[in-house]
Amino acid sequence: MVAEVNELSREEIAQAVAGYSFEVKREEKKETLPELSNVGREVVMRFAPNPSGPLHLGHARAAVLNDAYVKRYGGKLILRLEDTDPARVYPPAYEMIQEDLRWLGVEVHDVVIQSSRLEIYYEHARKLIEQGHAYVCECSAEEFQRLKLDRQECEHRGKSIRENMADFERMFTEYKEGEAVLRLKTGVDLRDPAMRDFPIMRISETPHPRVNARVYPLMNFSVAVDDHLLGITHVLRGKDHIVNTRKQEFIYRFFGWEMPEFIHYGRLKIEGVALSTSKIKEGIEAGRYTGWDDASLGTLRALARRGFRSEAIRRAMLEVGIKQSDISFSWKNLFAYNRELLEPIANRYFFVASPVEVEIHGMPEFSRDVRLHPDYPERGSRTLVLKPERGVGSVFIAKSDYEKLREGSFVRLMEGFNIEILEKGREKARARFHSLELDEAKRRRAKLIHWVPAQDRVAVEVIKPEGRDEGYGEAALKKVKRDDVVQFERYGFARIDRAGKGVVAYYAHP
RNA sequence: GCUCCGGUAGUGUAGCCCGGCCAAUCAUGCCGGCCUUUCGAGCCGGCGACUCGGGUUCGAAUCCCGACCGGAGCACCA
Repeated sequence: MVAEVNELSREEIAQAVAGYSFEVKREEKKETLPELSNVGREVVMRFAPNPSGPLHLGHARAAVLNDAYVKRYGGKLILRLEDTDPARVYPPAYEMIQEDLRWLGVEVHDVVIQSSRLEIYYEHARKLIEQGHAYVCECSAEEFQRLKLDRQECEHRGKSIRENMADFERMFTEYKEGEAVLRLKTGVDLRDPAMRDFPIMRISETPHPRVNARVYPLMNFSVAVDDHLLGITHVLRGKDHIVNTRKQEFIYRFFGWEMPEFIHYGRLKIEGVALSTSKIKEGIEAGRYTGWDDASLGTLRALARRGFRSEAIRRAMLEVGIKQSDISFSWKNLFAYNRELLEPIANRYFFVASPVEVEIHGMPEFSRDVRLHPDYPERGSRTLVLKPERGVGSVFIAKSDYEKLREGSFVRLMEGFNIEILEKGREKARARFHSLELDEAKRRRAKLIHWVPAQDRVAVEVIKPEGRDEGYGEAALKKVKRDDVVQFERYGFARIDRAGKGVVAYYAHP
């Protein structure tokens, strides 16, 4: 039976199988994420980035995990853009973030922008003042910190509700930036100094790109108000927010609201790429990066440009999960997931980095069709041609291969023929044609190296995260299109960024 | 310093809540074999971990205590 099936060609198998339907193994199927607790009602979750730049790998975790849970429970995901610090708003980010989410396959049901909700925060702040839970404080940050660490109340704490109401209105008109904040009256003798009378509203005179305002809620306030008003049932976020969750608990208590479920995941250490949006922005302005999709960045658009599929990133993030312990993100694992997706679609080509010429004497006419993909003959083939002049043919090989050659070395040019090195110079080698048969190469355990005929080649530049490789590609590369993902044999996967006479490819991984 | 978390193979992860079925799962990685005109894929096999020390218990990766290590927070950022 097995032998019988093995006799069949790929197409025959495809035909035989076409009649059956298979349950597609989706990522959620072997998902290891734990169940959420308290999922009686509809699950509503949110992804709440700061619009300071496009999304990066760190964001992907929160986005994918929220999305996965919402999909599992048939709930709703709200994208909330937290732009209450005008100094940190990068206007194009509002759109970029949504593009990135679409690319990631994250389904957003609703978009909320905090700067459009300032009135709501003001109203809630007034309520807190009326209830005696908040006061306007004129201490400088340093002054207050000193008192706080000393468990001392400041002189403003004892003001009447009427005074506080009046002073709050003065925040909109009279006080300058830094002169007053609204503080929540949590207590100055709380065990954790971070909890003591923390501020919930402040003044910023930095112009906001979307609204004309000067009083803004601080994160803990707007987050609590929004999470409640938007009906968020489960909050998934990094453990750097654990303290914020406890701060927000005060707000829920003062309003008599029910807390959502909070889940805090640990830090994800990602090596080798720049992630901080502010640093990236600086770098772009300084010309150190070509843009938000510079190959050395960890932004989603940079990964996309290099040929990463969003499914691979999703899988990596689901694998990482929501544990509270810190973890090191492994590029190798991501590479493996991505390779699995790319391998069947990437056609094979030869590309020699830092080319060195090898002159082959006694070379007969050579031409051979080679499959674009070894497993899919139906995709067609490319042709490797070497036309010798007076018995001398010329090819390029990669410098890394060239360095391993010695005089007398016997190597096989892949998909081609066997040669023997006669003379190895600094910039060029002389070799002689030996034979055509692969068996001969196998018998001698010859190294197989890729190559490009000198007479028919295309200039290729490969942009890598850590630099660039320049070299030649085989002539068939003239026909690749932008966005094709190819496999340069013995080199790695890359996405074609510019097609045509001069190919530019962005390197993904081996 | 104060407050609060966490520690399963190189990496990630399951198991821990409700102790025995765990001489610990899966993936990735690495090594070897088969196959293959490379790399990769595929198939087969292998390597590799419960941070340490006490305690509870017939029995502990799982519960308790301590140590060690790692992390977060102590902003008028999010």
